[in-house]
Amino acid sequence: MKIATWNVNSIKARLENALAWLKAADPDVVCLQELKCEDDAFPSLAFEELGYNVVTHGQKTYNGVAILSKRKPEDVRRGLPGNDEDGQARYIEAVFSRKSGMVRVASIYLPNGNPVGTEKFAYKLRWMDHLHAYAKALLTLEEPFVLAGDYNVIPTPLDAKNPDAWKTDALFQPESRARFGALLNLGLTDAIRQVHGDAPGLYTFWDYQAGAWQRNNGIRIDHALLSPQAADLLKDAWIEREVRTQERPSDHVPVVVELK
DNA sequence: ATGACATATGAGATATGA
Repeated sequence: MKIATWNVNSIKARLENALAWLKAADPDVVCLQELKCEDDAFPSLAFEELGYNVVTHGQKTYNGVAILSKRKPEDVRRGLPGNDEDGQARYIEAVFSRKSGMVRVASIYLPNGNPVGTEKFAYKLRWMDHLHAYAKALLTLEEPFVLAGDYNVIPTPLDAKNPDAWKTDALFQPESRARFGALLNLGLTDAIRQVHGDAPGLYTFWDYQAGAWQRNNGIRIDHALLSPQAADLLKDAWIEREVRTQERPSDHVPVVVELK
């Protein structure tokens, strides 16, 4: 079972890219972020024609998350549980039943948080605290789950080509990194690091500006975190780097985890 | 370089991203 996460930076602008990648990669579940459209405007039909079910949690202009899946989504939750006052569409979750058992999948678009020292950064940290509390609650169920999405966190210097350039950025602040680390300390597994160890050069985002892609000036900010029961099912995890060579690409590429 | 690109909104310039 292949579960992917991809920040598409507008689903309408990226529709052809997304359809092409789905046909080539054939994932079972796809967590999308930054739809930048309301639910009614999401191009569901195009994905349904490829055999996917579609659930969305969108809003006008900004944010927005979705889950595409070959299996029927069950128990769909929109909005991060316990964070009900959040007016921004950044979380959707669904459960999938398989012969070998269920798996819960969440599509997460964590706040960027820039500039540091503003309410935006405080909002990011609060959002991460809510996510921590919810992950802790989910863990008590002792079920396989995958929290996949754009975390907007560079976990370690190994996850950036030029870590010094991100020193003042919200994505690389000690407070952001500590909260990401706290998720791992709960017992969650970073699927890419589990499979690839401390390998350098594993990036999921390259800025559109200043030839970042051509210079491979990337960062790893899109992550799939697995519960212990999901980690036991982990077969492989990889980054779909070549998607960045598409015409009019997203600035992010998909991350895929394959479970038994 | 409070920039470079890209996108949405809406019809020019601004907000947001990372």
